[in-house]
Amino acid sequence: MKAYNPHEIEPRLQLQWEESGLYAVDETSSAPRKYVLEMFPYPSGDIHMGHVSNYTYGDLVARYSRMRGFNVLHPMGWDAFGLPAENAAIKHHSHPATWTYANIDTQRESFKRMGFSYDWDRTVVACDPEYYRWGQWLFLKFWERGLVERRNSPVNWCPDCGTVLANEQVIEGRCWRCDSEVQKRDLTQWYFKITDYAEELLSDLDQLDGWPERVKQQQANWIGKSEGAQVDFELLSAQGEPTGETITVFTTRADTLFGCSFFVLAPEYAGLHELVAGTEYEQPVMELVEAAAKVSAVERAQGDHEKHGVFTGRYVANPVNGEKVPVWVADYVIADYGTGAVMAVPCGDQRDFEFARKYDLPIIPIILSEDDPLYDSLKDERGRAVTAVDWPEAYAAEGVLVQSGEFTGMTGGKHSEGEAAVVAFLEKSGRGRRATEYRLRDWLISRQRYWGNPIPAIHCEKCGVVPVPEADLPVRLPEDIDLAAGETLATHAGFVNTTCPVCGAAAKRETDTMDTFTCSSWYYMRYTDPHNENAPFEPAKANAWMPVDQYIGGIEHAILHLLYSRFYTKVLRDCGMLDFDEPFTNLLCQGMVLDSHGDVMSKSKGNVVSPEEMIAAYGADAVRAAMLFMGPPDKEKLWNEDGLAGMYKFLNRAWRIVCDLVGQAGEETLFGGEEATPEVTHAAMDELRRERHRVVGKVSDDFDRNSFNTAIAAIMELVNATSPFLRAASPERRLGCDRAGSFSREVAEVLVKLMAPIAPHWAEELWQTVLGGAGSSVHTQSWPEFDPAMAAADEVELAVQVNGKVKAKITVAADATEDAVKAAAQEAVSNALDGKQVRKVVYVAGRLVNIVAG
RNA sequence: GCCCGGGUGGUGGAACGGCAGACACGUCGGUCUCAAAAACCGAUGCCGAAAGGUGUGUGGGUUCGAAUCCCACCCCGGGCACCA
Repeated sequence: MKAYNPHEIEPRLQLQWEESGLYAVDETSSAPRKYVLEMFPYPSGDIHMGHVSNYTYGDLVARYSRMRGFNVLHPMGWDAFGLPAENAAIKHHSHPATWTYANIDTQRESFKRMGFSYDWDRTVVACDPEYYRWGQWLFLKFWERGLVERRNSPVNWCPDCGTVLANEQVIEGRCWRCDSEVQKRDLTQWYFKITDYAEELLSDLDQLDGWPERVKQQQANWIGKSEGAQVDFELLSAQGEPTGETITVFTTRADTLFGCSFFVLAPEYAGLHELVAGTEYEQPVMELVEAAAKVSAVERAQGDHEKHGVFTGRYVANPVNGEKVPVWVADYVIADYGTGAVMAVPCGDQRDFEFARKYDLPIIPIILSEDDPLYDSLKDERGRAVTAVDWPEAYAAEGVLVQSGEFTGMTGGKHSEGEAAVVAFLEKSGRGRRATEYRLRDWLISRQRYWGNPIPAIHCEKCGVVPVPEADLPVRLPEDIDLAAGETLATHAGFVNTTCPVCGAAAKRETDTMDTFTCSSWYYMRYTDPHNENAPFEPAKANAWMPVDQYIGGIEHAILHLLYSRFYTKVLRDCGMLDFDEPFTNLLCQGMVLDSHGDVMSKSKGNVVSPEEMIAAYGADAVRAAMLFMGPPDKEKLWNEDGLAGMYKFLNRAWRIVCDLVGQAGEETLFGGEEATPEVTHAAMDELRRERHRVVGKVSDDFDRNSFNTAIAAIMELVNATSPFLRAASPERRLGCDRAGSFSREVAEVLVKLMAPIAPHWAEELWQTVLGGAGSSVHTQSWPEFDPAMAAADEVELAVQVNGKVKAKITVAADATEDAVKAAAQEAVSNALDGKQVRKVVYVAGRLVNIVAG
C-alpha cells in the first residue's frame, strides 16, 4: 500500500487536472446549469486564511454540484483597481499595474495549490482594458437612461486617500479603507441615481429567500424607508403677515400637527440667511451655523448630542389651525434628509421635547394614553385647554388625539387613523400630500485617483460635458505616468487634452475615475461571456447562466457590493440586457477567520497564519477539510492548528481504511482481522451497510444546506463504523467471499466519493490508483446513491421515560407493535413506577416511550 | 433608542418539540515498544465511592415532554440612529 503523501500527490494531480481541462465549462452540455461564485479577491498580496475559507466553501459546492450532474460555472478573477496599488507604486517608484499583476500571479498560484476547481479560461481582471472598457460602456448606458448626474453638493472627503467617498464607504465618520476622519466638502461630483431604485431595492429583498436575514435587514436599514407626508407651512413676514411663500416639512406624524409649538430649520437650510439678513437675529443665527459646520462627522456619528438652537425672529402658520409658530434653527435637524426643515411636536417626539425643555418652549399635549390622568379632562377638548404640561419625556407611543380640532378622539401614531385623516384634510386643502422618504443617498462614483476606470466624459467649453462616443472606448489609462513624482490624470497632458466629439474643438477629458465598486458590480455577468469583444456580455449567455445560484463572500459587503450589484442588475434589466431582477439567488456570508484567541489576524499583532505554511506542513486537502470542519460557515472560526493536525490524522486513517477495504493494505493493514466465521462477517457487513446508506443520506442533506462540518462528522462516523467490520472479517475471508468483497469495495468507493468535494486530491489519488479508476477522475463521477430503507435497523433502542425523565432503555424490533413496545416499556421501569398509577403512555416510534404516572 | 443574530462540557461544536453534548480537539488509562513516537482499544458534562442527583445565560409559562415554542430580563456580536 502506498502511504498518504499530500506533497507528492497534490502538485501532480493539479497539473493533471489542468492539462485535461477538467474544470472547463462545456457550453454545449445539456445538463442543468449551476453558477457557483465566490466574491473575487482584491490582489493585495498573497491569500490569507479568510480567502482559504471562502474559496474552500465555494469549491466544495462546485465539486458537489458537478457530481450531482450539474453543468457548473465556477470562475475566478480579480478586483484589481484600487488605492493600495497606487500607494505601492508610489513607494516603489513603479506603476500600479506592476504590483497588481505580481500579486495576481502570486494569488493564482496559491489558488492552484489549494486545488480549487476554477475554469481559468474565464478569468476577469478589472484593470484589464478589455474589461474596464465595458464598465465605461455601461456608464454610458446609465447616462443615456438619465441615471448619471453631475452635481455640486457636500460630499465625504478622505484627506489621506485624497478622494471623495460614497456614503456607504463612511463607517462612523471614518474612511472604510484607511480609517481617517472624513471631512465635508462642497464639490461637483458624478453620481449614479441609485435612489431611483430605492423602492425596488427594498421591496425585492422579500424575494431573496436564499439570503441571510441579517443581510436583508442591513440593506433595509440602509435604504431606510419612511412613509409620511409633506406639509406646507406658510411663511409669515417679520411683521407676522402672510407672505404667500411656504416652507415644506416631511413628517411621519401628521396626526400631531396640533401639537406643533415651534418649527426648526437645519443650519445648512438653503434659504436660511435670507430669513434673518439685516435683523437682530442674523448674528446669533450665523454663529450657530458656523458652530454646526465645525462638528466633524466622527463627532456627529457618536455619543449623545447636546442640542443647540436660536430663534430666527420669523414665524410660520400651522396649516391645520392657523396658529403662529416660531421658526428656529437648530443643529439637530439634518439638512439632507426630507426637506431640511421639521415641524416640532415636543409632546410626541423626544428630540423636540428635549429642545423645548432647554429653550423653554411650550409642550402642548395633543396625544395621550387613555390611562393618562389628563385624558378624562381633555378627551372632548377641541380647543386648547391645557397649553403646557410638565412631563418627564415625550409620549411617542400610539394614543388618542386630544385638543386636535375635528381629529380629537381619533387614534394617533405612525400609520394611524388620525394620521390618515389629517393627511386627507391637508390634501383637500392643498397644504400637504403623501410622501415617502428614503435614507439611501445617490451613489457618488467619481474618485480623484489614477488607478481606476476613467469616466468616459469630455468637457467642452461650448458643448458642456459630453459622453465619449462608444466607438472611442476604452478611454485608456496612460501607462507613462509617474505617481511618485506627484503626477495625476489631471496633470497628464497627453490624457487630458482631446477634442470635443460633438463640435471638434479642443476639449479636456474628465480626469476622475470610477469607484472600484463599479467594477465589482457586474464582473459576475462578464464571466458568462468573458471574451466578448462587442459587448459586456451577450444577453442570451448571461440569462442562461444567471442569476448566480450560490454566491459566497464576506459579511463586510452586506451593504456595499451587494447593494450596488443589485442596482446594476435592475438597471441592466431595464436596458433589456437581463431577464431577471436579482443577481444572487442564494447568498452565503462566511464568518471571519480569527486566531485561536478570537482576535482578528493582523500583521501588527503578529498573529497571521499563512495558508502557504499550512499547505507546506499538512497539504492543501487537510487545510481545506480542517477549515470546513471548524464550524458552521457563517460563524466566526477560531483557527487552531491542532484541528488541522487532527484532520491530517483523519486523512491518513481514512486513506488506510480505503486501502484495507479493497484488500490493498498489505503489511500496513489497520486491522489484521480475526479468524471469524462467515456469519460474523455477514452480520458486521449488515451493520456497516446501514451506516453506508445513512451516511450518504446525511452528507447529501448536509451539503445541500451548507452544513459542511456535520457532513464531515458523518463521514468520520462511517470511517469509524468500518473498524468493527474490518476486525471481524479478515482480508482473506472478505476477498474470498464475493458478497463481502464487493460490498467492501462499495464502501471504499462511497467514502472516496463523499470526500471528493472536501479533499479533492486525496480522493482523486485513491480513485485512480487504489480503486482502479486510472484514466478517469473521481470529480466527474456521479454522487453515490442511497436507499433510506437500507439505512433502517432491524432493532431500535428506545428511551423509557417516567414523567419526562429517562429511567431505562429498551431494545425492540423495529416493526414491533405499539402495544408490545408500551408493555415492554412499563415492564422495564416497574421499579421506578413503584405502584404509582399510570395515567397515560406516550409512544414516539423509534424514539421513546413516556409514561405519565402519579 | 430601533432592528437583526447569538449565549450548550476544559475547547471547536451536534441535536425535525422526543435519550442534551454527535463528530473532533484536549486530557486520562490501556495494547504494542528497550523506550518514545505513530497506530490501535477504552474512559471523559458536573456533583457523588455508589445508588442517585443535577445540567443548555436568568426567572416564569405552554406541553406527557423544552437547548428548541411563548413572556420578562441579563450578557455578547452586528446594522441603523438627533432620519422628524
